[in-house]
Amino acid sequence: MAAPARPTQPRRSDATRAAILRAARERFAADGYERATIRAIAADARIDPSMVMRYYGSKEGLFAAAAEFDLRLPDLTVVPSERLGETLVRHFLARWEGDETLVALLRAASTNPGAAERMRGIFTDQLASAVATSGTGETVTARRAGLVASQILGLAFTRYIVRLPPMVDVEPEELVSWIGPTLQRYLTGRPGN
Amino acid sequence: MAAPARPTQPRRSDATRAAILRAARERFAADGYERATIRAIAADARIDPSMVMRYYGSKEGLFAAAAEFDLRLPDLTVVPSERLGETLVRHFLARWEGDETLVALLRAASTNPGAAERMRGIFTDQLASAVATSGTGETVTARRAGLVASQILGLAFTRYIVRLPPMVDVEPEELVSWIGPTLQRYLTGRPGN
DNA sequence: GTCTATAATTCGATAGAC
DNA sequence: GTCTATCGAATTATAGAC
Repeated sequence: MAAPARPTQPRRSDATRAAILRAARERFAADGYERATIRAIAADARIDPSMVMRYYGSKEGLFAAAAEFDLRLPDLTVVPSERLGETLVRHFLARWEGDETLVALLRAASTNPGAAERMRGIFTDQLASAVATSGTGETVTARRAGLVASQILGLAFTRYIVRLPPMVDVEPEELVSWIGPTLQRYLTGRPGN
Repeated sequence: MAAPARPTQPRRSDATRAAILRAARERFAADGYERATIRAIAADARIDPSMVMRYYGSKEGLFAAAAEFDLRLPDLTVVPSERLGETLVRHFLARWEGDETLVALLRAASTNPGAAERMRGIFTDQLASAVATSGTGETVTARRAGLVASQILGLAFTRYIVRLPPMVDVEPEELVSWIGPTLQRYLTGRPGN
């Protein structure tokens, strides 16, 4: 009907939407889902709180948009099989320190059912499919991915959420040398030693 | 002054206090600190909300009382050194499944600074002192304890909070056989393989 | 597109009767 | 010791002016 001639022209509101998402990620990461208020997010983004509602419908809708996340796992089939563990730890550390979205999701997942569901999706779909190796059953693959998730999320929880001093102070490469072999065993080893 | 002759006589209010604490642990474990309301806790305990305030002063005070926790770590000096890992995993699993206080603390620690501080205290004081072995420096001991905490808390987070299916469905002894060796290496091994 | 004003809840906390 | 009543503050969400 009244479609504009240039559908790809950036709308003026895009900048506002982006500012809202950036502020939302910060607040959700710092305070969790319940304590992060739309008012505070709007104040950070220098806009009116009602704009948040207009653009994202509800607080849940805002969180869903702000917590969109891709682990960006590398193609593990081209990684030497004996270096899978250290590759994953290094990748996750970089991914975690460079994007606060994952911290926001982690904090919110503790109390918000929707965030927990999204967390399950990410670590079930993205991680499980990335570590799937031909020749092993689904149950075994899922279990290996679950164990990897437990150590990765435990690392993030102690380092970024609870901030246990020894886990905060340690150098990233030191973490790689300790946790890399753990993931390696979860991915390619057997239970027992 | 007017001290009663039998100071050890149980007061009638003790039963009420205990009921409040039990309900509080359930709610904090299920909903986290912010979503658990004093009104809901009082309803579960079949008492008036104002009683909670009277007995515990504030919501923070109630949480502090409800989240009192002891890991009850066994004496690790009598455990054969090569079985430290599996012993710890088995102990933590039993401790976690048998007492929802730890789940309440874990959920609350994600968003409540006081709960996070308590979590740090538990895993710094109780765990670090339990794994302290003579002859190694403080920094190394603290790092080993931190790594153990990261895997234990990651196990709890994925199994009891996020409820990742492969971590929920797996048998406890299967977890012991996978995670036990991890803790063993964190406690007595070296970085690298 | 942006903002003011406010509706409708809900919460923690307090005062005080019995 | 227990309960009723309520305060004051904060929240999400909506209606509508400009």
